[in-house]
Amino acid sequence: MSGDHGHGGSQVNSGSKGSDSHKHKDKHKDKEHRHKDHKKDKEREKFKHSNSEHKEHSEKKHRDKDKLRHSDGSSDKHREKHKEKDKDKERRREEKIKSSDVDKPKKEKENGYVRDMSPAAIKSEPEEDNGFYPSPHHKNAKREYDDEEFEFKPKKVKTEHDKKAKKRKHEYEEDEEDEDIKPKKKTKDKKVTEGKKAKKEEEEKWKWWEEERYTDGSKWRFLEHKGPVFAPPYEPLPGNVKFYYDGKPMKLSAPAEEVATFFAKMLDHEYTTKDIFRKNFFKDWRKEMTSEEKSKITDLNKCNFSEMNEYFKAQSEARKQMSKEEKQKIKEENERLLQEYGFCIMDNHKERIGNFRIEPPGLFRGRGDHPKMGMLKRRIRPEDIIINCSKDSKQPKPPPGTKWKEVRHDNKVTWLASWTENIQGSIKYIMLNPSSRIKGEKDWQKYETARRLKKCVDRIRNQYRDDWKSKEMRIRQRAVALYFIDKLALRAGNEKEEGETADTVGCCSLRVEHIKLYPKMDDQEYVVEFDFLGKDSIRYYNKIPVEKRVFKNLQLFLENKQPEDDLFDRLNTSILNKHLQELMDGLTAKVFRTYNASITLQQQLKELTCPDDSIPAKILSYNRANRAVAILCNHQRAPPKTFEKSMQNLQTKIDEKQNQLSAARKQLKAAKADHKASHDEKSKKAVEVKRKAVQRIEEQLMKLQVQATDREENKQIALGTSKLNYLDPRISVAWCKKYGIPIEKIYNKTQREKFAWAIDMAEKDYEF
DNA sequence: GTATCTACTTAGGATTCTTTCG
DNA sequence: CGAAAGAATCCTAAGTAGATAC
Repeated sequence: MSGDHGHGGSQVNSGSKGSDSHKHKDKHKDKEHRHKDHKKDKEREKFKHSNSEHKEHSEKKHRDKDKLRHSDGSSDKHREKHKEKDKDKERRREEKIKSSDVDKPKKEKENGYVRDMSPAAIKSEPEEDNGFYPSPHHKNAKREYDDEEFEFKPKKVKTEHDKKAKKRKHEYEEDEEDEDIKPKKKTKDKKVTEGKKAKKEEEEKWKWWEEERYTDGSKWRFLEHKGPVFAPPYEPLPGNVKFYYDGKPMKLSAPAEEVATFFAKMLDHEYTTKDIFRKNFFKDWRKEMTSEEKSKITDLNKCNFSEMNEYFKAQSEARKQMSKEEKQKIKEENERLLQEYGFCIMDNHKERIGNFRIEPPGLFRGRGDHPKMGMLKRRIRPEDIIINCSKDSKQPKPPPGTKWKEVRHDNKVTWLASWTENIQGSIKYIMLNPSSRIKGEKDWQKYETARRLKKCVDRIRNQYRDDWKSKEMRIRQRAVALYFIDKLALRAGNEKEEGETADTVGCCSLRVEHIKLYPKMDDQEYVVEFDFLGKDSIRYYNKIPVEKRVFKNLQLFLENKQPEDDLFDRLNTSILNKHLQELMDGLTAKVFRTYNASITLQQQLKELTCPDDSIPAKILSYNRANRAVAILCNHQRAPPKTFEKSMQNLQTKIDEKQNQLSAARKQLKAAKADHKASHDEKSKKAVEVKRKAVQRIEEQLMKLQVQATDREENKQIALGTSKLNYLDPRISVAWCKKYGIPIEKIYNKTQREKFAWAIDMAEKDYEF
């Protein structure tokens, strides 16, 4: 064990933050390090849904200056308290678990199982509104899964013997399966001798979506796994690879050397030129040094890692050059690891784990202007890991000579293992793959919630428009914020701890400096210009005309404020979500993003798809619809490094094609002249042939040009995120069915696995 | 009401694998 | 066939949001 000294057990808050006692809402930061460098500057058109115009009325102003600000000099977070707190926490958790009915015998039917309908699970009475969904989720009852109740097919409780009704598949799902199942098979023929009531059950394809869901808030009955895979131990550098300090070679102790290699590996990365990164790295590196090293190495600028850097480059080059057999071997080893650790058994089914490897140690790479970039991410040991599994499972064994931090049996959560990370002190989890039942159900549910929003969005929109006129400042702020969230698909914008993360915002945390108001701009009135860094420090830039009333409200909110003050000083996400919850059961700010994304896709597909188009043309339309959503959601990417070049290549092809074309045209002309002169059949034919050639080349050229446009449009837009997280897959599936597009043209294998439920259940007439 | 903790979704970039091109 | 381009997958950071503590 090389890398990790000293950080003992209770790392809940050990080290790091010194920021503790200015927690109040006041935001006086030095503007200094506030996103100077917006890396992405392209303006983007926005998609708006049409809002019916409301008449303007004269505006009565409300003044509300007394903000919520105050300082409280919070003293309650002293470290001494932590131990007690921890104990307390533990006690509470234990109680919680106990009270859950994990162990209640009643639901375990010795052979297969039936999901429980415990008292807590009994559905509550249907509710007002459209009467469409049954249960308001009672505050104290766990959220139940019954949202989508009425959308579901009749449920059957399947036991796993139930050999699936494969036959019910629709044609192209069949296709899909054919080509899909093979790769799968190979990972499949392991016998699962699950300890439980299991049997071989190589579930051909388990249709969890046809089964009952838990309604008592529990996530599983049985859970067994082998624990995580740890990062390989540090391998010291060979003796001939040296580190130089101040020009002289210096042998480092193993711990110091390991951390040095983290830096050395990143030498080519821009990170290592950043001051904060270097500062943080150096500070943490010194912690790993022996006292001797510490006294010698005092200046990072005198450190020369280039030999180490060369070594690693050579290594990766060598890896590439390995022979087929060697590569094969590595592949097999990985496969073995995957088979052993990559799956778990949850409720009688073998499910793929999403991330069964523990994150290796390294240097923290925050995004944007992250104050902690370069800090050392320490090595995670078994002693840091909490294992979660069911009591009656075979517990995972820690590596020889080690212990888990804890083994618990909490079926109210979905994770298999967790640890506390040392940079932010947050908890990391090992969870299942998106194709798993537990993720899939949740995903499905998400879209059902969004569909419920569709049914009442008009009402909600009317309401917030009304609220723009409220006497109460907080209501107006809430209403304007909600308008932005709805219209612009902004994120909610939770507060963040200052100085702990990059300075980014969402709707509720927008500051005065992030918007500009233009009563008139060109031919438009009441234009708001947004310019801020959102999640992942991606810039959001947009100019958008808003309704007069919104504009007036914004002016009001801005009065007497400094640039660094909150725009919505009377609002936060918790207030907003509480309000939304009252408007619709299960409604939160993020549902608007899902809803607007999905509805936009559906509507764009309707608009853009020409039934007579060829398949590639239809797919182009699909991508355009997808792109509309990505633009709405501001999903950007850095233009690929090779972008310019690949564009050039394409352009070259286009040029060639153009030359071909003019050549062909010339020939056509010549042929025509020839024909005119001779008027014979032969020359007439020649003309036709040439004409055809020209036409064909024109088409090819067109295609290339479309491709170029498409690629250019996609330069800094990422389609994947919306496809994976915001677009109800049933819309895409239905579209494919309707137009006879093979589903693989839209979803790759992984995506098909994730969306198996949608592929199985959506028909061509599916409406979001 | 506010701060903190926890669990889980969403996100872009890095890395690896596969296909295409010369 | 090898390199380059492109697609898929991996990785893990950075959000949201609910629960709980204070």
